[in-house]
Amino acid sequence: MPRSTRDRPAKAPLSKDAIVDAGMQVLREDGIDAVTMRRVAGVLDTGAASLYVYVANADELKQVIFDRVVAEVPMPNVDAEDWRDEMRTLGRNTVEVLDRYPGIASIAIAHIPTGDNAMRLVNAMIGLLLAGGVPEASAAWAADVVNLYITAAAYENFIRARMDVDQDEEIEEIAEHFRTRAAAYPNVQRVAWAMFAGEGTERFDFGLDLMINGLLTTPAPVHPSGS
Amino acid sequence: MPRSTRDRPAKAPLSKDAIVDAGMQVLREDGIDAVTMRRVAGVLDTGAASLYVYVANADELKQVIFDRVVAEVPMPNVDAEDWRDEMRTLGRNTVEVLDRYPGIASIAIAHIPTGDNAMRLVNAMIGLLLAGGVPEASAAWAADVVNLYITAAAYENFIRARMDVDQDEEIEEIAEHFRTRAAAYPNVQRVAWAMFAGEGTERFDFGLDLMINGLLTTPAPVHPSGS
DNA sequence: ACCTGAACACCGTTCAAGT
DNA sequence: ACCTGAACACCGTTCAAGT
Repeated sequence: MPRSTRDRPAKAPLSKDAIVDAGMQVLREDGIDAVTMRRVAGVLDTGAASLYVYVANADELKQVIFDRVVAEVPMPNVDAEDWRDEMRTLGRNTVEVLDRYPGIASIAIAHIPTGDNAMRLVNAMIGLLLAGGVPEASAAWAADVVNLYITAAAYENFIRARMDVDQDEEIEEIAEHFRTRAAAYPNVQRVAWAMFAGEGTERFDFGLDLMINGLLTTPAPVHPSGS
Repeated sequence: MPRSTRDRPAKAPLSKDAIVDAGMQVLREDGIDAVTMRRVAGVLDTGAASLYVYVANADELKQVIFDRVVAEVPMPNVDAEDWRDEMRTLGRNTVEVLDRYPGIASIAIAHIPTGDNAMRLVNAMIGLLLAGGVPEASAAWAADVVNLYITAAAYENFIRARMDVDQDEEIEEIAEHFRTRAAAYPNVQRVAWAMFAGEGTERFDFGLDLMINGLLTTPAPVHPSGS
């Protein structure tokens, strides 16, 4: 038998799963922007064209990868004693998982997630709201809004982390802009002490609390087909 | 004199302003994804390399364009009788402006806006909150969260609009997925009647109300340097 | 100093040709 | 049916050469 088949593992057969696995690997290593058809194909020792047998296009691949990531978010307990606390935990857990995969949140921003894992999580979130006595219409819309907030927050974490790496350039420019023009933004200046204070999770929790607490005092949206 | 200098207007000299103008034109016509260095340079009858004299890179150009767009948002009246109503108007106005420039919201998601117009708007928003009696720390964080929400909402509008154009494909797939797997998502099914109901502005207002109302009942974040 | 064309190192996607 | 290399039509950015 020829050496080549023994020296390195035989090229595994292509499959959608294998492609997604390769994509996950690239994502973990170099972030979502590195997940290109060519790069993923490279991991599998083939050319980009070969992937199109299993995946419609680059976009579909990324959406499938996103749903794989969502699978790692622990399901909330719909029968929890304190539904608001459980909502906070769910939000925090989701951001935590998204933070492990650099830039993945951008996928959820670019396409409303419809994968099975994402759907099951939304289903659980709505269940939590309904169990808490939130009206159906409010629950539907609130789930939408909260998910928008969660993904936006996770993406902002990514941006901030990337900025910390590029540091010098951008951060110094912003600081400089602030110093020289502070007089033009008196209110910003007045609250500046709080602006960049606190942990990221603290700020995230505050935003989530705004929504959860708001649910208790915001009337359910009226709707033509609602009674 | 040679004809060529009379037949078509003489090539205007390059300048940062001219480049941004050209970028705005492309943005209006074909959306932010069409705003590439090559395309913008094409409008100005030159090559992409020429732009680098006035602009550091493609990213900077897009951020400047974003700030141009923000200039169109009407400034809120900080002395308004009802600050909550003024907040709602500000939010709605911002989304309205962003909606006029396809995909521009993605820029604000990818980089926290620091342009002069964006800063003046944030300054006004914080002023509105402070005038309403919101504590400094809450105002600082709430402005952050609300802006995150505004840009995310505007970007989702863009996504939805683009989906309506591509229609057939994606929308039918999602509907099919819903039909066949509805049993797996009972809560989603239960509130589905509300999910896609209502105007986009109605949903947006609801989310904004959640935050505004939440501000009245959410304690100001405690902070080490705060008293 | 400003402008340029050509080149480099990438993209996604298609397609004819192979197995 | 599956896989492939080459090609097409794009990107952003750099750089030597011109004015």
